[in-house]
Amino acid sequence: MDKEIWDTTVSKVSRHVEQEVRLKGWLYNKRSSGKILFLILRDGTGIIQCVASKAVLGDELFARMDGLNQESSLIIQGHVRKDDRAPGGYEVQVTSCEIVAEALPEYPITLKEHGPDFLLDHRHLWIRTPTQRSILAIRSEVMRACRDYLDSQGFLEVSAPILTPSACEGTSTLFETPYFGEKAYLSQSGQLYNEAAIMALGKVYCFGPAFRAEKSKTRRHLTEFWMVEPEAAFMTFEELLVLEENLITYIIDRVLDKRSEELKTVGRDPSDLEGIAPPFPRMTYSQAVELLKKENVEIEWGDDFGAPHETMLASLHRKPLFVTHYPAKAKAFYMEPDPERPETVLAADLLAPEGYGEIIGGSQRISDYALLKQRIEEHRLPVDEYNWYLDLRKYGAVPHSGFGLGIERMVAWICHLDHLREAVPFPRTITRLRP
RNA sequence: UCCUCGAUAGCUCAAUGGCAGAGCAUCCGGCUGUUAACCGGAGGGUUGCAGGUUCGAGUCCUGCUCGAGGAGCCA
Repeated sequence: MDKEIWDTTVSKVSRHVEQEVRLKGWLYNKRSSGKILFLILRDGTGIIQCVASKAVLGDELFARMDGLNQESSLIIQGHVRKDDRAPGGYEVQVTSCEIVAEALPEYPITLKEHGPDFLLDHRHLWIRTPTQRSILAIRSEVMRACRDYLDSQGFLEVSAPILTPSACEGTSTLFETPYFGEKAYLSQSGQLYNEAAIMALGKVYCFGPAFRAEKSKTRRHLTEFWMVEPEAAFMTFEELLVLEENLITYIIDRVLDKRSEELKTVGRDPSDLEGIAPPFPRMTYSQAVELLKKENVEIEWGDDFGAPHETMLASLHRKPLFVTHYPAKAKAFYMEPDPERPETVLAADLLAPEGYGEIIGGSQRISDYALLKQRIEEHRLPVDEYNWYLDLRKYGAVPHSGFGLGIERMVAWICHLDHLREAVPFPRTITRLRP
């Protein structure tokens, strides 16, 4: 009787020890020894060593496999064995092999080192490597965790528009695009639309790309990045911070649970992330300034923090750090003043450890019509474009809060990346629009 | 926009102002347990571009282009 053949994936191969399996994938590397051949196959779920011998396969098929180029696509059938000599502990003794498509020689991404510019020019191929695949798998897990957690807390996902009529904030540079005779801009945030949506749905979040035309040339900036932005009616500032702590903790726990293999592949020791749990340390802006002055860092009350300030403050803790109660002048127009000290606002930035900077910016929002209108005017924003936003304060205003979590910065921190551009499949920076 | 650094083989990098090199990749050959396999051989160059100094420039000088990461900026 014929043996049963299991169609499976590399990630599930350990369930099929001493069984016959069929794997579909690409040739990642190959080591040849004349009459025995080691084929390293990757299939999107992992990589595994396949052993081909001339005695089993015959001269003709063996020679064809021996001549395969890196990245050729294959369907390999074989017998799974546990073997300590194999990387990963399991290998497949090949019984037959279908060559789906032979790759051309001189695949650009070799197993040796490459420079960042070369790799980014070949990003469409670079993502096939184990490290990049793992980062993207972790990114997917982070995004799914955001949705799962917020859904479990009763939030509804609302899609905010990408094409918007004006600069929401008025301060940062936006990408402009023609729009049937007028100008439209790519969204830098869905927050204002979220504030409308919570008055209909209570608790919402939007999840999408955000765009900034700033000429930032640092490892912490992209021109196109992804944010999840929760917003909730009746949520106070204190409740906001608790939500942020819980979301971050949930994401970390999820990645530790589901993607520990990928964490190891990207070189992050999972134990670095264990113990990230509420409560997170907190510090007011004023306390932070005092602390920086004590360390002889040049800063005056009222100045916004730069990257070195953030890095120094965040390096005091293993957990992310809340910095709260910023001066109103240094922050966005819609933030609610602190009733006890109205020159400051009920805003909090969450700074990731290890120099990854601000992963969350959030605040309670102004709910008073007159004050909000005054702030819009003070910031010299076009009031007409904000009439709909002001309407929200006319018809049943409530205290409400929200925040934005930067997905790439979160992924970069979790994966211990040295640049945000590896945290997104196809990064967009000031100097890179392709591939 | 500013500061700093960089550009040499497909890739990663060497080369006191004096013959343009290595490893990997590619091609050919060898090897039955390899681990970024190894061993032998071959091909592969407008040294980013344009000028200048010099007997002689990859190397020194000037300008430009492109890139890097830091500042500024940044929900």
